Amino acid sequence: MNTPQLTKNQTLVFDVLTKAEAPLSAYTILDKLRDNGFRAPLQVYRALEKLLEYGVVHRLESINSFVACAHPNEDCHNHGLVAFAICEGCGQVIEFHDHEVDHRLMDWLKSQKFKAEKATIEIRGHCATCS
Amino acid sequence: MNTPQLTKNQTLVFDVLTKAEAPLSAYTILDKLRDNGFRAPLQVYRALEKLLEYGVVHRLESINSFVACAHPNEDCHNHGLVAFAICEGCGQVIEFHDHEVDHRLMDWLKSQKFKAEKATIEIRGHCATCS
DNA sequence: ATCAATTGCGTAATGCTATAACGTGTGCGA
DNA sequence: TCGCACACGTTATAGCATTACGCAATTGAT
Ligand SMILES: [Zn+2]
Ligand SMILES: [Zn+2]
Ligand SMILES: [Zn+2]
Ligand SMILES: [Zn+2]
Repeated sequence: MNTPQLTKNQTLVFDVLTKAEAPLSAYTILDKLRDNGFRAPLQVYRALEKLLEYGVVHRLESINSFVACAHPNEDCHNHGLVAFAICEGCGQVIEFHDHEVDHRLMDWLKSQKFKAEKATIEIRGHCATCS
Repeated sequence: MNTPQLTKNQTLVFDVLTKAEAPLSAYTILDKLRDNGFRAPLQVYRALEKLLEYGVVHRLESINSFVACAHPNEDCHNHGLVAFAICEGCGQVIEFHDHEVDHRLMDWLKSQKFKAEKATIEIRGHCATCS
């Protein structure tokens, strides 16, 4: 997905996520943007919807939060899975790709004639610092 | 995790999930158990908490739903990851394990000195029938 | 048998996450 | 100019999960 010029709201949300040290929930983003005129959840969710579509933001399903893509310039997202290691101590997220895992999963799905459209790989635990 | 004798509520919730053809949300389970005396979400969530602990039920994070374990007698859960292919057409879920994927992911995490505690692998798409 | 600790249960209230529905304004091509 | 697509603002509502409080049953010493 090519990334067009972001709108005002999309830019605000994206900037908040980019500056954050950990994933943020939609409502946390809302709070951080109240001074910028945000008043309702939908303003955040609409911006997030586009940012997710453009691939510059990821949603972490297991913690209902959002994070800026750590590899915005790589093309891995176009043909590979993305995995996340989420530290429950400090909240930090490591985003990574592994083609071996990809292929292995995809092969298995293919053997079941299952057509994959969206994948979630999230590992929760503790990072080196927080162990 | 060894599975002790289930309590009345746990049994009711487990039976509902076992009979279901697709994952169920907590509130759907609640509705199905109103005739059995269930009145509040907490009755469901408390039962689910235990069932998850015993490993006889899995939570699907990407769809906020719960499903009975498809391989309750295998010991894969003790040392391996579980993955789910979720059909967005019929709702059916295929639960599977792949040690190759396991090891690959675990090796990567180890290289980052990340201590994994819980993993989520969920692929959404369409099953053979619904494609 | 008694007491204390644990566990499960019932109910009400609350909080967090996400979407539906409706209307406005703006830009742009037919 | 008209029609359409799109972003935006606001209110209300839907859906998911937990906190808090109290009671009852169970267990396991003493
Ligand atoms: Zn990314
Ligand atoms: Zn950490
Ligand atoms: Zn299982
Ligand atoms: Zn299907």
